[in-house]
Amino acid sequence: MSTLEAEYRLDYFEEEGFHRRECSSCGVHFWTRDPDRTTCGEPPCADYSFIGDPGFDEAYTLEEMREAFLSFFEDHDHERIDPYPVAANRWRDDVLLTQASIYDFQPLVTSGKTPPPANPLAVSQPCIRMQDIDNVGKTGRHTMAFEMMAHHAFNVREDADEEYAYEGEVYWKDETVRYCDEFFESMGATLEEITYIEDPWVGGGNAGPAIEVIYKGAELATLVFMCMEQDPDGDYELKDGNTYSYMDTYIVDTGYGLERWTWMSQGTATVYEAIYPDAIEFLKEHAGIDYSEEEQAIVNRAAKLAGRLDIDDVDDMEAARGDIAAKLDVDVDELRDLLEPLEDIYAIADHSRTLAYMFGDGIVPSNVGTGYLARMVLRRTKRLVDTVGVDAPLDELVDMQAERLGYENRDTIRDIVRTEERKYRKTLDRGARKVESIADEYAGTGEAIPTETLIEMYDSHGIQPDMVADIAAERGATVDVPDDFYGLVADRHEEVTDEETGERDDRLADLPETEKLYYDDQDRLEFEAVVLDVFEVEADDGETTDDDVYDVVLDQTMFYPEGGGQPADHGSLTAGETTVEVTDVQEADGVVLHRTDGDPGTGEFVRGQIDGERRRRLMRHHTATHLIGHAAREVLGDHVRQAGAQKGLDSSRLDVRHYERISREEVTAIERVANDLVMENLPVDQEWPHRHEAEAEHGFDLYQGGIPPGTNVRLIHVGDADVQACAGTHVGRTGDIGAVKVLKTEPVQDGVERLVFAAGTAALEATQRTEDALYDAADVLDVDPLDVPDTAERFFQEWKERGKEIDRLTDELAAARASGADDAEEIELDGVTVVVQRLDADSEELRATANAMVEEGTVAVLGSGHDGSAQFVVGVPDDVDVNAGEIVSRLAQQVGGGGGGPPDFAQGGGPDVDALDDALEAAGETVRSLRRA
RNA sequence: GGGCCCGUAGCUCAGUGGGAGAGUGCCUCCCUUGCAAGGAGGAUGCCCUGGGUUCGAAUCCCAGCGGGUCCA
Repeated sequence: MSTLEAEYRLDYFEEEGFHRRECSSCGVHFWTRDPDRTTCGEPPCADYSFIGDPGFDEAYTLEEMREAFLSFFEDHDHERIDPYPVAANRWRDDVLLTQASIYDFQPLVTSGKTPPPANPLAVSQPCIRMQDIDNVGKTGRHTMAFEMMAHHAFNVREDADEEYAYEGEVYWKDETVRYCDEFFESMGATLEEITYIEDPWVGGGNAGPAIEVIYKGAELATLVFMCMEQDPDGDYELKDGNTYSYMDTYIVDTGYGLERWTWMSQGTATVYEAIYPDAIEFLKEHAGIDYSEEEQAIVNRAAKLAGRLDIDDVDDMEAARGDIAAKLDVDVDELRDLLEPLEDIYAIADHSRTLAYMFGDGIVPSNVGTGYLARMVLRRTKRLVDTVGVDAPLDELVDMQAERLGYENRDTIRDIVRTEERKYRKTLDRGARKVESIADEYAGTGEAIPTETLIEMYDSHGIQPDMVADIAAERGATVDVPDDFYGLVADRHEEVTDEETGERDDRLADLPETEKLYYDDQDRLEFEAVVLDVFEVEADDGETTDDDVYDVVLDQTMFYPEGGGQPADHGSLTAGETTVEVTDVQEADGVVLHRTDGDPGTGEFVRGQIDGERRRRLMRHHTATHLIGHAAREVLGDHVRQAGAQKGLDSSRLDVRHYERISREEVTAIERVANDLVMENLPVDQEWPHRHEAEAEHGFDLYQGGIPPGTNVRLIHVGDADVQACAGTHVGRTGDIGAVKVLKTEPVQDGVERLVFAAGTAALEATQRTEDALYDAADVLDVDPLDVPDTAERFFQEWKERGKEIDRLTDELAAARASGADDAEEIELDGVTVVVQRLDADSEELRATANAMVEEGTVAVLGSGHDGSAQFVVGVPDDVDVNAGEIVSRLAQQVGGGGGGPPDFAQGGGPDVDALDDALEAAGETVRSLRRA
């Protein structure tokens, strides 16, 4: 095993006269120009030395610093590229948010499958790190949203066996450190004060040597040399305990924190004041914070010491604050009162910026994915705004940041913020009412509200325990919040992960990729091919089935395999006299598998025939999906983005991100836009441009259905209206679709709406189906179809009226029966009259009659053989000492059932109707015996 | 994607297997004409939908629809 120590012995360090030292305080190794230096310079081994004493020649704003960095690297042969969205899940499914510039290029570029947009390149990439959320505002240096300025170079070893999308070495470690040094120099930094700390980097299965660059107590850059991958047989054991070996590709991955650099140039008390001074001013003003000079001086001195703060939990913070207060010789409470409102304001500014990035890049609040993270940030921000008492609406705060960041969809952003705030308000109101009633319940008891209830309030209703505590205190109830509260919540979510592994046949790997003919001419339905191999398919349980099932591999095919939400083509393969049916088509590693009901024979020539009607329906639906997506975007807003899609024969569906339900008016508008495009009969063209040209011209919105690998991407243009990267089959002109009809919308999850629609024949059929239903309904009501709604309304009203009428009549009938029972058996029992009567009516009527009899002071024992079962109702006046429940229970036993109820009114019954009369006959005796007992 | 909670009067909700309730709002009347006033009476319900269990379901079970919330 070996360490990476040799990796840091750079020629550049040698040439420049650097010294390698071990930090006397923390023991790390670092490189410096200063021969007398003993510590690494990074907190906690040193304090900030730039607060009030900027480390660069000039003060830069955020924008100026970004420009300085990018133009420096442009001047040094790097190409400047546009930043990627903060929603990294738009091009990779392993993460939600962009947390570093290298995320832009994972996994396709770093693995060498896809060329980088430029090489070398420089970018200033907006990033969001949720894990820093608790530190924001408090440490003076953490922000959740930040820009990582970076220069990257993508290299491939000369002796690499495999082919990669880029080749050779652009530059590696020496040049990287030199660039860093030179950039520092261009800023006017004192080079002797810079330390380069050796800090091997490991993450996400990759690793490599890395250098932390420290200047005046602040970490300003990290230079990562990604060149290794996890490998059980690797020779290098790194700090995560795994072994690694070198890869064919090796990549310069640098990160220069834009905010830190800006801060360094200004030397303000905190980073926040350097990067958005206007927002901080605005917030202070609207929160009524106005400190005297002495107070401000304390704040500034505390800030200088705060570099040591790196809060993992509240205890850390309290301890650190105590230290700082002691050093400044002020009271801890006084210091806290000064700092806390400021900390909240810093956090609000940062969170607003985070939200601006998120919503600006099209994230929609939701209960899943990035949308959930956005919701959490928004709610946290809202709470902070309320706590510190900022008298400006949240959407304005976010808008300020969105404007500064140059987003164009600011109206939508404000709309989203307001909508989301309204939802949160409702949740809080709902929760508050719930907590109030719970608090009232426990207020008198002296018991604390149990932890279990707290957990449920949070987990199911989103109410923070401290909010429960507040409300409970108002109402005189107590709450005991356990320290590990969120741990207990997590326990509730312990998940059972079931994983499945699929095995691929090795034979597949040896087959060449199938040539795909369906892109050449999407209207052709016949082709010829050679059978390369035939696999006999076993049933899922491993047994061979009675039916013959085969997967046929051809050298080329016209059959479209299932993919991109488009189902497979069906059809047939004919070899001589034999014809086999193709019922499914799948693609595996470029090899197309035709699922058939027969073996055409390996090596045979076959003629393939596609089921044309099926193909045409799918093509219409696929092109229609693009039209619907385009129309939805036009009608609902630019934030609308595809969240999933599935094409079908009779209908298709498109899931789009949107923050509220789609109204009926919006649906008709979408239909109109889509059908206008159909009527314009626009050409639908495909092209295969280089991905960088495609991205440069159309941006990331190309990739509605995910990002495809490869150097070239297939684009589908619908006239000049819409363009998307897409692998599916499409009609030649929009007119071929015929018509598009939205069948319904439904919410898939919060923030995602599903549009179900039909195209062409299917649209007609769907319309006819709903029309048929309407006509049938009209037929039943015997009215004109257009009158159905009014008539249904009238009928429903009348039906309800009649229900009430029946109730009234039942009562009347019951009263009449009670006063003049004709065939009733009356028993006198100690001055109380007991009426036993069979009347075959439903239980409603039985109850009413019993009630009426009770009103008259008699005990009512009623039986019924209505509806194929025996039923009893027994009513007893208040002053009579007989238990109705017991009577019913005994009667019901005799008809094979059961029953019960309160002592004065009980019901029951059983299936044996034949025994009803006998039971009633014996009822008198039963009552008598119960009364005696 | 997964877990959990909730669908009952216009609104807010109680009701945990047997006669659909409260508060508020609404209508009528009375008393007062002091500020979300008091008193009396009244009207309001496919108890989300569909299946199942049961003699009997607002209530239990399953599915669906709708809303909410937490987690990755």
